[in-house]
Amino acid sequence: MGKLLNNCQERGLRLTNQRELVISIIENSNDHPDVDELYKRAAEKDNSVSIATVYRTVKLLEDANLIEKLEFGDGRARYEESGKHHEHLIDVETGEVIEFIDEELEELKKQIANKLGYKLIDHRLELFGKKIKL
Amino acid sequence: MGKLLNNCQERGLRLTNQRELVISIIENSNDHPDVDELYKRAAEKDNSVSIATVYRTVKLLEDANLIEKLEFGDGRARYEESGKHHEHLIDVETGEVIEFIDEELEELKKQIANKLGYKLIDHRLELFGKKIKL
DNA sequence: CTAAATGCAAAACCTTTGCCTCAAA
DNA sequence: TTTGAGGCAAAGGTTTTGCATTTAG
Repeated sequence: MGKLLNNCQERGLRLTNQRELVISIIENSNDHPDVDELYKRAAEKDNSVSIATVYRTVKLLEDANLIEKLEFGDGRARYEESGKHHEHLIDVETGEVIEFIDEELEELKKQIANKLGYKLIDHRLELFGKKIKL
Repeated sequence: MGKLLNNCQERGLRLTNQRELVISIIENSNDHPDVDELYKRAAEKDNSVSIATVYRTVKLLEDANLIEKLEFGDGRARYEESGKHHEHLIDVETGEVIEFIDEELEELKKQIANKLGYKLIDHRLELFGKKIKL
């Protein structure tokens, strides 16, 4: 069973068909679907799912810190599982999202927060770039 | 005259009272007002300004790369003058926004983009932290 | 059974836009 | 005078919510 579903059980949340479905879609998505996209993918498998439930489910998971809200500047919230521990570079020409992880960057962010007298709780970073032609 | 106003003239845009007012508010704000806040501050000085004009003005300035849109995750766009060249750390307990600049970080972001085969065009970074009690 | 979750549609937000009027150049 | 800009209100898009109904536990 996936981590998300597991955690929902532990928290005493009801495992409804709709929740299981939405959660499994999030767990099995490698891209960064917005709510409407999650809804479409869910509705394909079970057309009784409503978009309100998708919104309620992502809010639930977000409040539980199980998923993270991403904002790529297009006015729609996107989601991905927490703890994936990677950052995003967005190709400004194609919209493609490249994931990366850089330990030096992770360390530097903590250091900066500390230097300012803060403990780093969370962060959000997006790079926007243009592909270098070879 | 401020840089923003100056640049509008150069671009042949009309310097209406409303534009001048909105621009002066942006130039003289040290925080990160959202559109509604800009509108309120403008309306205080001239109650004929409409929120549509504020939206049109920020879009104008944003398209001209004179101001930058910030998203702190609350669903409202915030703006600040471009070229201020600083990042934001948000105090998760008070909502206070601390600005900082770290050259090592700036350099690292460029390096990371390059390593991935991209030229860094833009970026967005927010740190969220809790104040360390002494 | 009972409280929690869902579906539906309405409402709430933020933002954009059409249209007519006004004013900068 | 001419064309860009503004005001107003309606429309658009995303997200939230009230309420009656269903369902997991």
